[in-house]
Amino acid sequence: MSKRRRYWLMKSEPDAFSIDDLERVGTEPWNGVRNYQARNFMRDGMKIGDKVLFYHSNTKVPGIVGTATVASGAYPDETQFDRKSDYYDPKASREEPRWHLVDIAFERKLSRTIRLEEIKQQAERLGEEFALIRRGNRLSVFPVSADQYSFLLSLE
DNA sequence: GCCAACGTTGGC
DNA sequence: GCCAACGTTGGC
Repeated sequence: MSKRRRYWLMKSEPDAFSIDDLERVGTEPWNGVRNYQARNFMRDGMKIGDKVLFYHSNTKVPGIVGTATVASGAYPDETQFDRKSDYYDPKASREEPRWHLVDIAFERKLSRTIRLEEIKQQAERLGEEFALIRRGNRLSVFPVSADQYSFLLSLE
């Protein structure tokens, strides 16, 4: 198992939870992910200290707005057990939780938004398979390479 | 608000 | 196991 730090991109709708919200609270359990691929990345791939690009989706100017770090190992998402939560999952139980998450800690806000529009223009540099610009891009958590991470931040 | 893309569900 | 129906994501 490599101890090398990994890099990720995580999307959030700013109306629900923005980079400013993360700055205010400092650390946040990344709850509500209900996609198996995204869950697997959190549960199986993330390690404390990994770096995260924080992306605002479903908003006027979608793009990367800040950075964060992984602040915990994976553990069950409490909201799956809460009947009153939007994220309640009747098929999950304490004995067999379905959904796991990690805590995400604020690192910094970017001086400006690196807009999806500009990121698309860098398709050749990033690689056509880069998940953010691939057709039908819907995954909310996915890995980026160290090179993609530093390149994207260099656009700031 | 629209709608394409795509993941999930459930009948068969 | 197939696949139509349905729900959600997310850019525009």
